[in-house]
Amino acid sequence: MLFTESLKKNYRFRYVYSRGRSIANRLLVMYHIKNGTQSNRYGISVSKKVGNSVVRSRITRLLRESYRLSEQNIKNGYDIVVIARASAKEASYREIESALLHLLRKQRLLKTEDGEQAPK
RNA sequence: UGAGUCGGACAGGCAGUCGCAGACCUUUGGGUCUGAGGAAAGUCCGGGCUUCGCAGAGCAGGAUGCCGGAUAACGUCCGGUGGAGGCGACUCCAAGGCCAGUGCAACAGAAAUAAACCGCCCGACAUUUGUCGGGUAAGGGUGGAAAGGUGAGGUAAGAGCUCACCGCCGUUAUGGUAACACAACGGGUCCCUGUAAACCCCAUCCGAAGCAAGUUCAAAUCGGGACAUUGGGAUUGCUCGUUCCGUCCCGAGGUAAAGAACGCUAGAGAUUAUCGGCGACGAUAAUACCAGAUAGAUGACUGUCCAAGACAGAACUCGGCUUACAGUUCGGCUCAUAUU
RNA sequence: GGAGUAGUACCCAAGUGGCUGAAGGGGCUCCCCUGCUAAGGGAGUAGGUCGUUUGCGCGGCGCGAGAGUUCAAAUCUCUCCUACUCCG
Repeated sequence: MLFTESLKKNYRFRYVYSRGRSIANRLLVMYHIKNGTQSNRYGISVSKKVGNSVVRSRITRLLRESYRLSEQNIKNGYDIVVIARASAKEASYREIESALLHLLRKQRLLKTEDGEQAPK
């Protein structure tokens, strides 16, 4: 991914959970917080309650793909953690993508089309 | 043709665009190749590998359990024996020993390893019914289980009391590596229920822990106090033996440790062929190198074909077992029916 | 990834082969006490499902699920499922 690295350490996850803002819809829960850098860090969490390892890795891939394809439109400088809920088990790629974009839009993390331009 | 049984194979394919991991090449733009499973799962067994106090002893503990073989090893597999089921092909069986010892067997039942409740028969008394004494274990009843079964003789009634056959036990002969099979002879004190997934006995095997094992990489030092020849050492229990280390607390200093690399994938391996073996399997030769991540790589979209895609994701590794699974397909064999 | 522990009624749980109608406590229902409640005291119900019965009741199954050993299993053996704990 061009502007983003993945969020890896458990203590970073816990920091985002405790200090960040959260929002949820039917499929996903999202936490985000400013990280003080120029790039984003993106973390995915899928609990064992969602399904077996095939289901979990499939959801992980769908979330990563959705983020990758809309990365140019996301504001920089944030740590973002996305948690899959149990209802994401049967969701298709379209549903996952629209759910992710919906949450990003509600938190005003998307760049507006008319105003500021994406820094290259 | 129908029904069945056993064994094997496959596990969506193709094209385009965008993307992921590793290796190699690179003109640093990128390019080429490779990239999950039959169960990768459960972690139920057994090996390799690593470390430790293994590679010392004893006890305890655990596992396996018809016989022979295969194997690195196994609780697995193959071939046989015995038993159970099926017309059959075939399938299933923790299948050593309660004739070594000990324990347990509730309730019911007269009695549970030792007998006589109802019966049956004989005798005495009484004689309508019955009472007492003795014999008996065929019948009834209880129970999971009541001192072998069927038939005949025998008897007061009965009884292995006697006989025939079957079963059981013992000895011997024959076949087989063996489990065992089969035959002959003898045995009626044929002396004895079940349970060993009860303790136990017998035979064989087992050191323990696990890649979060472990190895390497920086500065790795100083001060104070306390305890002391006893104490400690991840590694199922106890005793002995052997071996190593002083231990604990507080403070300073310092770090990359909320690390990095190795272990980490070339192997008791895979494919093909030939040979040996009934088979599990073994031997030889040739061919190619075929995932290796470290928050964890295989996905998304579009088109198209069909049988419309199940269960499901490597985490050191290998051999098994068990469990889950849409379907498609191939082959062997059995039975029934029809035709020849 | 690896190692281990547990599962019994709504909850906490005892029970380690046989008279268990599954002990006991909490809870729940009713009564007493009080002007009313809480606390306290007493009694009762125990939960599910199937069959039968107008009903009371009786019988079968049921101790996470399924097989097996045994005359007999919550208990012994095996295979699964679920929950929880530990590791550097």
